[in-house]
Amino acid sequence: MSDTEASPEVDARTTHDRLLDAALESFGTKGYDATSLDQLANELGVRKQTILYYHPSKVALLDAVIDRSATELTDALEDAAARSGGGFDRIEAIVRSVFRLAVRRPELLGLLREVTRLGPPASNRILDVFEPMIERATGFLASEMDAGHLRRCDARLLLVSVYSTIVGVATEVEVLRAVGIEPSLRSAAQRRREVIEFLRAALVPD
Amino acid sequence: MSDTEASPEVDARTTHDRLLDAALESFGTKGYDATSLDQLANELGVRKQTILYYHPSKVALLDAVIDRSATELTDALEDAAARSGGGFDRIEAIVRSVFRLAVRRPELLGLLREVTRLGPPASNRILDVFEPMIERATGFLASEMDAGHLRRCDARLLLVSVYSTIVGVATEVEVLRAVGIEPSLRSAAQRRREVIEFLRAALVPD
DNA sequence: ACCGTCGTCTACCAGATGGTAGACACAGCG
DNA sequence: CGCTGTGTCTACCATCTGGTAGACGACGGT
Repeated sequence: MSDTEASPEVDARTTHDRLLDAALESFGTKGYDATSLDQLANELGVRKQTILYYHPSKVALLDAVIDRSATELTDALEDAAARSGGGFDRIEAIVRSVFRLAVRRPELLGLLREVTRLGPPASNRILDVFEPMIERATGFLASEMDAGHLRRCDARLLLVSVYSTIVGVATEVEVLRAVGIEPSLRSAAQRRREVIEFLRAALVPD
Repeated sequence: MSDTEASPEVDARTTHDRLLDAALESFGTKGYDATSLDQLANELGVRKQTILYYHPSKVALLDAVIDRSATELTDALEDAAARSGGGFDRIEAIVRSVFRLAVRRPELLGLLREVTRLGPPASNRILDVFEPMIERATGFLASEMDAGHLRRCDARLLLVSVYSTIVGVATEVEVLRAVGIEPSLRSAAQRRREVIEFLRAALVPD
């Protein structure tokens, strides 16, 4: 706990953190299968065995990356939710925070996609962290419907719809290219605005 | 063209078609990287070299699968659009046909996802086939907005939003599991209904 | 009867992949 | 000084990967 005790740990964590960052980057953009330990090691200027020293296998590394990213994601979303008001205002705050992530940490959302694609056991791992937040989100939606702030419908399905819409518009680069939109900061801001209006129209009654 | 000329072609096409089906299935569900030619060959009861006889490389096989699937997808959607009326009715028809695909040919939508994930050159290949349809879709949306049948907004971004929502709700099995929905025919029908209402609220003015 | 083509096969191969075993340097500590 | 633990390395390895070379049988046309 003292400084002299901590300093070797700091050195260790520096390398280890670089590894986790690089792994997140690669898993989140190229995908798990398309990432090899050798290539990851090269990027770090290190041998593959150094990776396997910290994490005994490739899936163990993936698990570690998932755990780290899951808490970062939930923290960002919980934070946005906490700062926001009620009703549609909170949904707008969530959308904004997802777009901020899409611009600043695209690998995080990429990893989320990749993990849902891989299915169990990876998806179960991220689900464990997300579940409480999902629970609270559906609760929030349901109570806002009761209060008449949101159009009434199945809260769980609404959550999936909103998730798909936001994450899709924020991250699906190739689909954007398909309709002739080159990703940029300006286009991201416009997409954010449009998706918020889209959701407002879909969700707010009257 | 005669029967005697056609029958050997029929034999040939039977094997070749089985290959394309198996490749589509595997690329669309497990992903391109996670699919190996050996394993594909085993499923077919055939040696890897037979695959490479029909398609000289793995990417060539992917290209062939993409081409075949792209036309099947566009055919299904164009057909749904052609049978439908105007305004939101057409959008509803599209949603229904996507859900029908999600139930009956989930690999097709899975491949679509996989291809947009892989990026160019694969995504360009599918884009070539989709582009005219995308062009007509944005034109349709724009003209329906002009006619006052749809809420006014950026047509291209609207298309991306709708695409993300539909395909997400129709295919993201793990996300559905996350909110406690086990995929089934009945749940698919409910999801379809809810997503249609969601889109109707978002798109139809007044 | 012969030839060419088509589909499939066996036999290989070079390279990459995830992973094991073990040596070496270096630090803190008794 | 020597012991011990930590981080990194070299050296290997079995397996799998996409891909090449070439043989073999079946079959239709001439």
